[in-house]
Amino acid sequence: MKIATFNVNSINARLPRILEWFDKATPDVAVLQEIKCIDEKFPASEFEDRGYNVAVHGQKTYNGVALLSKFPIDDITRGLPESDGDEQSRYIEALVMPKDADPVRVGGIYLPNGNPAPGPKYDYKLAWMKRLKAHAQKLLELEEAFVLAGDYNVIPQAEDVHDPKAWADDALFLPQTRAAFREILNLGLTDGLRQADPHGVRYTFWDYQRGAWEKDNGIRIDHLLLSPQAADRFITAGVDRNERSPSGSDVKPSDHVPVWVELR
DNA sequence: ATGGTAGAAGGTCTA
Repeated sequence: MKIATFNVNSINARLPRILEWFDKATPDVAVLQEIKCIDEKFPASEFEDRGYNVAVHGQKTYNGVALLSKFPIDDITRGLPESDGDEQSRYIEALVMPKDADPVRVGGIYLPNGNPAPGPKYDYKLAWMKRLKAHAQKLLELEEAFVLAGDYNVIPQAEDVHDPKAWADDALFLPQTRAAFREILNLGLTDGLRQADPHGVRYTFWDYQRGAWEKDNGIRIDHLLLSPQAADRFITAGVDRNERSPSGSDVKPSDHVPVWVELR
């Protein structure tokens, strides 16, 4: 089964080319970030027409996440259970039940950007990461296959950024951010893309500004983290880099591209 | 040091 994550930077501004990608890539499960709309404005029927079950955790103007699955879903959770008071829509989770394989729990993550750092936004980011770690710990105790996929807003290593020096003071690359990410990873999770391509340059985001795409000034911040039971079922992973280029759909691309993993 | 781009909302913030 193919599980994808895609920060779409507004679902409605980009719907034709997002649907084009769905028709081409045909993920079994997809988590979307920055849908930038309330639940009622999410174009659910477009996805239902394509055979997806739809779960949305929307928000006006900012953030907003969704989970789409060709297989039945259950146990839908909106927001991290560990962060009751959080008003920002940044997490959605569901148990995905394929017909011919064991279930996989999928969490869709839109981790706070955290800039400028230091400051209250950075504190919020670190607190959010702490809650995500606690949640991952809880899920690990269940000893089941799960994938935590999304826009982590974390550049894990120097090889994941075109110019590490230029990003040294950025909330996405600060040592404290990377340490918090490692803490989650070191609970025993597997970075899906790194598993497929241990040392490759695999950017997933290019800024709209300064011709970042044309110069390939990218960063790798969209990740799929696999539980041990999911890692056992790992086949391959990839980045749909072509989605960053203009396409026939006449609509501008997101600044992120889809990243996906295939499990048995 | 600044402003460069994009989106939603709406006369500004977030990324």
